[in-house]
Amino acid sequence: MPDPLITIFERLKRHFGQSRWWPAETPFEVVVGAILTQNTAWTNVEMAIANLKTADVLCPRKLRDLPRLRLEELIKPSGFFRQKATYLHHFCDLLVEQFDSDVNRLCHGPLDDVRRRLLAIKGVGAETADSILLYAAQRPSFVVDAYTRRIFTRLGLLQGKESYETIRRMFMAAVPQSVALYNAYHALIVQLAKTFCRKKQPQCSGCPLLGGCPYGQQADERLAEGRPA
DNA sequence: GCCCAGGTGGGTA
DNA sequence: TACCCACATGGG
Repeated sequence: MPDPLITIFERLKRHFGQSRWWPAETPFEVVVGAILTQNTAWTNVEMAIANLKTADVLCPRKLRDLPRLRLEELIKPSGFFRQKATYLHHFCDLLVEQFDSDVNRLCHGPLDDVRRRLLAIKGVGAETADSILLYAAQRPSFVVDAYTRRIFTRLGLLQGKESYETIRRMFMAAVPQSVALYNAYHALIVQLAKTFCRKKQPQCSGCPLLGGCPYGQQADERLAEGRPA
């Protein structure tokens, strides 16, 4: 009997197709995106990143040397811009001074050690650290986000109050440790969430997990009775 | 006008 | 450890 987390992954893959992803051109851009997207819609992050590219400052040294107010101005669309400007400046300082501006150098070494190193950076919490590890450094660290928590709570596989670390351990215990698998799984979760599992979108007809999800079952019943889902 | 969006850090009990 | 709160913009 396969683990339900594997079954769900297979169903998502069958429905959406294989997906590997993070919308960024360089490891450093992944880092910037990971910080800017904290509690923020990705569309807002895109505007901020476009501003940084237009200003030609999307590299560690240039970003570090950018005046504080100028950086705030450029990333304003992504929200929490004062806080995020602090985080970005702090990260760039560290990267330039201690790791030769190289994200891969920062992420070199035993996974748990590197993860602790990232978590010690102000502005880098668990999800940001795992996003950097997986999508920038190609290290097998599972990313848990709000989507993951919501979907798997609705499926009844989470109670909803588990800690980030508990959920991450659950996935890493069930899914073979592989960058490709973790990348694809998180990408599929995001795809599913954006399509069928928004916060105020409980009736998810057409969802590939219909049947496993209580909201999906409600939709199923409505459809069976000839009512709109 | 209101709700929501791929969190994090600091404070308090 | 477990809550609370501030942080801010843009789109539906």
